[in-house]
Amino acid sequence: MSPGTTRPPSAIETPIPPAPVNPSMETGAIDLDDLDGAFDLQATVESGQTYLWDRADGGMYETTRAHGGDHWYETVVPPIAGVSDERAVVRARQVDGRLEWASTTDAVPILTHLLRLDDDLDAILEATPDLPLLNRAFEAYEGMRLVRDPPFACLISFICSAQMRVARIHGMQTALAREYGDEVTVDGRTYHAFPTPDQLAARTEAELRDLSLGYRAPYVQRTAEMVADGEADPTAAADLPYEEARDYLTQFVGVGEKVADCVLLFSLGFLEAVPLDTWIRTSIEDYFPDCELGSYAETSRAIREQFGGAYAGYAQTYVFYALRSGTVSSETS
DNA sequence: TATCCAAGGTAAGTT
DNA sequence: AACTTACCTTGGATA
Repeated sequence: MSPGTTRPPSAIETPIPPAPVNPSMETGAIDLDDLDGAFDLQATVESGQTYLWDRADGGMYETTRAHGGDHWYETVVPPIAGVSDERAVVRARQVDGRLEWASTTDAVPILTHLLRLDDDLDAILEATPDLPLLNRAFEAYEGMRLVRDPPFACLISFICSAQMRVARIHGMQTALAREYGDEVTVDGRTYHAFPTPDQLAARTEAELRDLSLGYRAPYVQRTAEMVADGEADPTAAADLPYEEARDYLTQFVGVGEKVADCVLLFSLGFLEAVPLDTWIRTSIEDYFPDCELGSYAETSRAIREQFGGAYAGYAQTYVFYALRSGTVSSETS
């Protein structure tokens, strides 16, 4: 790997147990009728919230109005406290009202966690304000849920997201996993886990630039180093009140308020977080001009209130996806 | 074929 | 504290 650059053991990451000697997939299915509210796997995974899944046919993000497809998606999942105690390869597809899966372990708790199948989406819709923009966005992608990405991978993903298209953000995460993540071979197929903080911290800025990360390269390296050294821990933000948690995350290099909100919403379960990206800022101009209050914090508070408070992040994500894919117009007309 | 432009922003420097 | 500006790279649009 990289002689002379071994690092002290991370104070944060627990060692990942070795994979079973002869791993093989077990299979199962989740009856989606049992969920509270609808579910759409393709919309959930291809809506620009997560960049950690791959579509088996390689056609990720090809269509702008991607929803309702029956493609196989796959990802390598790190151990999740209280959910799964070893690394797992998980494949899933949605067909005939069922979520079929194949995995190196029981995938039900993992999929439930990652795809927020435990959310009561009907109740969330009920709690969302009755506004034309929100109604159209929720109708266009019925069943889209937020995700719970693994925190470190989510943090790196959204550092990479600055001034990037979704397909390229995904490509960057794929490249990081391919080049620096552990190989996991299951049933003759090789998958790549997302790199650990140690693995990324050991790279140089130049190496990361060679992966086309551009000016994000030093951000990724230095943030990985901060996590690996125990200087800060993204999961620690989960215990703080929302705005303090956002401030906490901005101490990472390359993380401003917008990226911090993305990590809070798409990984740490702060469903009230509303990342103020270019699309949402456009919708604020067109629909909620009174919410434009100058500072990020003030504008955020105002739009969060318009979007219904506790579940405002759900509304944000539907609006983001709908605007980006051209399903609804940003103009009021 | 060459040039231009914008993509889920952030950090650093000025006023 | 609010306001500029530079920053890597690349796919797609325009000339």
